[in-house]
Amino acid sequence: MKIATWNVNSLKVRLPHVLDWLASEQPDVLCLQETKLSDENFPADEISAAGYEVVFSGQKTYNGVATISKSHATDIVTDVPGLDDPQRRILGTTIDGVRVLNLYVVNGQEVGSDKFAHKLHWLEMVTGYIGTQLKEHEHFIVLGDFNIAPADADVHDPEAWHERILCSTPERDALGRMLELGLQDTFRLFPQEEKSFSWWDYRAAAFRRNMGLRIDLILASQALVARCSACYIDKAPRRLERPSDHTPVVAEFSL
DNA sequence: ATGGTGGCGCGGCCA
Repeated sequence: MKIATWNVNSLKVRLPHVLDWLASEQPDVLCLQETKLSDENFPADEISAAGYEVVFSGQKTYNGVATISKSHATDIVTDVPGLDDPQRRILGTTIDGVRVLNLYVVNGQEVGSDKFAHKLHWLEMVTGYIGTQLKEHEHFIVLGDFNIAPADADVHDPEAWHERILCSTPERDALGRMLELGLQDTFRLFPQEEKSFSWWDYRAAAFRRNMGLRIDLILASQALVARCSACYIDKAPRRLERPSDHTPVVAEFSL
């Protein structure tokens, strides 16, 4: 199984990139974040025409997640039990026997802000849900835009980003508690180039200067870690005209 | 410290 995550920052704008990427890379599963589309405007026909199924949970203007797959997705979940959240940020599916949780984690804006407190609460609630799901599903993947760089190795300039949003200790600790449930960051199962990132700010020519962060992650349960054969970042879509500020992260499992 | 860019949608908000 080849599975990927990509924050597209508007699926309306990025649909051509997504269709091209599906055609060239042929993933079994592609999880999107920041579709920024209400469900009635979702381009389901175009994705079907590409030979894929798709489920989605969207809203106008902000947020929105979608899971594209070659096989049929079942047991769709769009909300965390006990978390009343109008923002469409989570999509659970089961595909080819794998439970797939597609996340668009709250950004948090600034350390210490109300949005930051909301981010930590949201992560705590999602982590609780993952704990129960892990007990039910041996083959479990949590992937998406985590809006957290796990360690300084995932930051182009750790000093400049020290205790800033996306890199702060409370955020990293929250991710740590999720991992402690029995998940691993598949990217770090393999040797990787130094300064490997998945997001670069649109401003200040950040991509050209490789001033990025690795905030898009694919976490896998132990049974899947044992079957994980690769995890890599595909920078090609970030080089296209009018790109997303994120680029796809891909993991492969022998299943 | 600010601003730099992009998407949405038409003034700001969000990232």
